[in-house]
Amino acid sequence: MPLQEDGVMDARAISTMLAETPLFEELDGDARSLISRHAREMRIRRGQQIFSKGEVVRGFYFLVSGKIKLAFLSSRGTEKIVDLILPGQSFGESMVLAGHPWPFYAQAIRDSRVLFIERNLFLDLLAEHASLKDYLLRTMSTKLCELFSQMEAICLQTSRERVVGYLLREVERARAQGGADDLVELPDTKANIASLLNLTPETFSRIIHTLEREQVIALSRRQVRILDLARLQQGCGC
Amino acid sequence: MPLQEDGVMDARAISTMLAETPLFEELDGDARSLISRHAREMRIRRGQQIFSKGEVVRGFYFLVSGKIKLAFLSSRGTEKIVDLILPGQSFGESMVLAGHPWPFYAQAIRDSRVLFIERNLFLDLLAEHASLKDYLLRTMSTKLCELFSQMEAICLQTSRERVVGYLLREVERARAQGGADDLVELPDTKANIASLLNLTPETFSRIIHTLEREQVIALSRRQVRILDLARLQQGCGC
DNA sequence: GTCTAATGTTGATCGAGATCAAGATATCCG
DNA sequence: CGGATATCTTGATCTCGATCAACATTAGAC
Repeated sequence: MPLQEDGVMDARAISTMLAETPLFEELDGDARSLISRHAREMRIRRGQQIFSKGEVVRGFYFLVSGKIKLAFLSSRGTEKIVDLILPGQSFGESMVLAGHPWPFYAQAIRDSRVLFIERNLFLDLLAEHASLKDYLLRTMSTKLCELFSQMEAICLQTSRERVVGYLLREVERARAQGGADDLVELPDTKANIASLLNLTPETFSRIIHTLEREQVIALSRRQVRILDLARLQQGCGC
Repeated sequence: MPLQEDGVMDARAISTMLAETPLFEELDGDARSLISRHAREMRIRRGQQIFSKGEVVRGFYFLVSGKIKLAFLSSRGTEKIVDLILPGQSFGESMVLAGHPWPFYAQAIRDSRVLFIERNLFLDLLAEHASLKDYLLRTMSTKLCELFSQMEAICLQTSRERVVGYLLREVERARAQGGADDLVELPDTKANIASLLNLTPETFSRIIHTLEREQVIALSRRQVRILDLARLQQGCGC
């Protein structure tokens, strides 16, 4: 089912969509229809916040369409994006379990539609569906490993190494998903990719243009073509 | 039971110790005795590595006595410590679940004794003890939140803010555990605390001595006395 | 106690990446 | 299409924390 841009979704439509996403396909049809009847559908305008850092976690979210960023702010007003959420992804399950307040805020980068699943509904489902726990254990432990890698990159790599590392991971992901093996499409603005890598837009721009001048990549808008994978891997520093 | 420094532990002694640690107290006596009979006891000399980054995860560890650091190395040979493990703590459970190779290496900072619990034993126990899954979900989600906070600190705070934040958290922890409310004992060398905060030893030293000159704290070896909590909190930047 | 190795401190200098500033492109919308 | 706004690029400069170097203090071994 293509994600609709407009129109009200009925419970059936929601249920069908859920059946296609990893988090919920563990459940049986009854459980999914329970979620779809209780999930609240929300429309979020570009720029609008969904929740603030420090707020009580009342449930978690599933993104139907649009784009969301998870980020924190420094005391000086600068922002660091921790994750970009794309349609079909959910976020906040682990914070429901931890019982801590939100460690970041969430803001819509594009007009978005999300499903909100309440804490208690989720906990009830979890109690009844052991396979859901297994799924969560797997995804959370994977997320933990990813965070360690990010930490390593930010603490020990130079800005160039982080950019190169990012491109290599993206091209690997594209290949795994059956796309072209030398083409990377940046999932958002360059400024936001820069923030993900803990760089300023200026530094990110300089680095990718240096790589272009070195004929390692070719740029066209948000498309990055890998011209010399071997040389890119050398420049990675790993 | 006080942790022994020497002598061989029999299965009973191991079992008793396990009963007192959060991870294992969820289990019944049978399961604990199963672990204690199958866990391998290892002695690690100060400086010796337990596993390397990138190695296959064959199981996880429980520290009986000594001290362990989890860390990664940059291509230039500098090190970043991600966690200090103290007696009674376990590490690596989530990597067993994720199925990824170790994202960091582990090295003994002091002569240490650890229990090694094999992957398959752990997975079997997990399959039979639902409460263990709940415990893991809780600790992993908490760990995830902590990592987000660390990321925030490293990306958005100045070196001074990180040191102050560390001291405030430690004094809070001491208070929660019923210790003095103005005394912090650094859990390891200053160089290693610096690395945890992603600082060089030199920078860490300069900052704590500045705080001392400002009469906010008093230093004596690894003991830090908080002289002016209010002023410390202001200097935190949060 | 003394000798040695590990740990910590302090000063001088350096450099990667941030910040500031100005334009250049691209995108959106009537 | 043209005008407005968002995004991106490029150059000049600055700054925080790293690095290098020398010395001081502490802990451990004998």
